Amino acid sequence: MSGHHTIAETEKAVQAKLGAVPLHREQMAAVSNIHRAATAIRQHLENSVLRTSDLTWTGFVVLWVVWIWGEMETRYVAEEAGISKGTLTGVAKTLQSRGLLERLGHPTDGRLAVLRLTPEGEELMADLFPKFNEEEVFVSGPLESSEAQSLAEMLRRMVTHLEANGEQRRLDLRGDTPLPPRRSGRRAKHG
Amino acid sequence: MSGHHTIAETEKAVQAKLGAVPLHREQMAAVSNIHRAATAIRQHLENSVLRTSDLTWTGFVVLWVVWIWGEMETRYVAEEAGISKGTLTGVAKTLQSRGLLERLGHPTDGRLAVLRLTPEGEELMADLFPKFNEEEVFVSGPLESSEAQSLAEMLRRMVTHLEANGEQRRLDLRGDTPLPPRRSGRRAKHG
DNA sequence: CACAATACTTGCGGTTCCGAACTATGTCTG
DNA sequence: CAGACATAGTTCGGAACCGCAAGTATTGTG
Repeated sequence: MSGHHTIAETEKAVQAKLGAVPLHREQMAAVSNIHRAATAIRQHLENSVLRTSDLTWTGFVVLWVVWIWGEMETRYVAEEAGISKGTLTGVAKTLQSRGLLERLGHPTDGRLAVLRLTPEGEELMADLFPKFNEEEVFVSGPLESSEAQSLAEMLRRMVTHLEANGEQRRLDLRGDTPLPPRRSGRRAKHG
Repeated sequence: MSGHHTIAETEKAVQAKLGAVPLHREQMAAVSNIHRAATAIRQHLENSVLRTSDLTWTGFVVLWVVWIWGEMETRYVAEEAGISKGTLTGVAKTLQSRGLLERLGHPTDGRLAVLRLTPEGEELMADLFPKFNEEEVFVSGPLESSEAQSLAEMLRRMVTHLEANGEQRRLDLRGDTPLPPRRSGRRAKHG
């Protein structure tokens, strides 16, 4: 499990490779460590608490979001879970088939769909969440309480910043050249 | 793009839902914000710099790892990129088909394969990386230089901790009950 | 009532992803 | 040196995933 190279070694190799290139090391280290940490943590959680309930990461996140907020419209669930609506349709279907989630029509607006946990889903989350939280404590082991707070707060600022300014930034970046189409994806029907 | 709920609102909802349950909020906020930030940052980078070269996140990470380290055995590439070796086989195939990556056999040990960038791959990375780094600066905008350092350092500690102790922790957690098989995955040929 | 806007689903084409089974190669040991 | 074991990589099954286009249904609006 332990890597061939530690993060420190990687950062040194980057220094060697990019010694001549002007670049912003601190921000690079911060961003790449966010992803390293996210991957490592996710893998740990999947292979400890989630695996025993045969839940995928995404499945769990969706359940968690709905659990926290109670009934929730699907579009918001997708957004909170960080996945697309199309993906949510499939994931929700899987969770429904396991009897953990149910979908309801909206009483007044017929276009909306609302997700809610079934009693089984509630029970599962009530059982699972404490275990999940225990592992969050474990992975945060090397942080002081005040450090964990400060970490969370810095990340919160980054997310808020991206939510507020990311769209505009991307627009500015690509100027007037439209986004190139993806290599994959459905084609226009005809021409 | 901006969410229906801010992180602060979510944390409040959690408080309401879990008011009675004893839990460790700071660690929970830290961990969940790591994933929120990772998702938001990844989406921003995919839709700005990566999209224009039709690279996926994982494809880019693999190229990046090989670029930094030069020739590298596939098992280490997978580990550094945070993906399984099975996944790497497919990703490498894709990158090879685009002429960005090449694979070489190991001269003395016939089991090993080594990855290396093609000249086109080198060129692409030399062009792409500065742009990528610019966006890393953008997403880190709300952090002071010292904060970015401290953020990176805390995350580094978490990763190191998981690399050192994660395996044992998972073993302890599941005791003598073996890991249940995944719902998906290859089945034994016969019985 | 025509028409636009909204919300979700479906389907497509491609990628990614895991992990167990499988293949090939290397190494150890009696 | 043969058989056992170990290691590296590939294949494969099932699922997740995106972005987009198109389809369905519903709601809002002039």
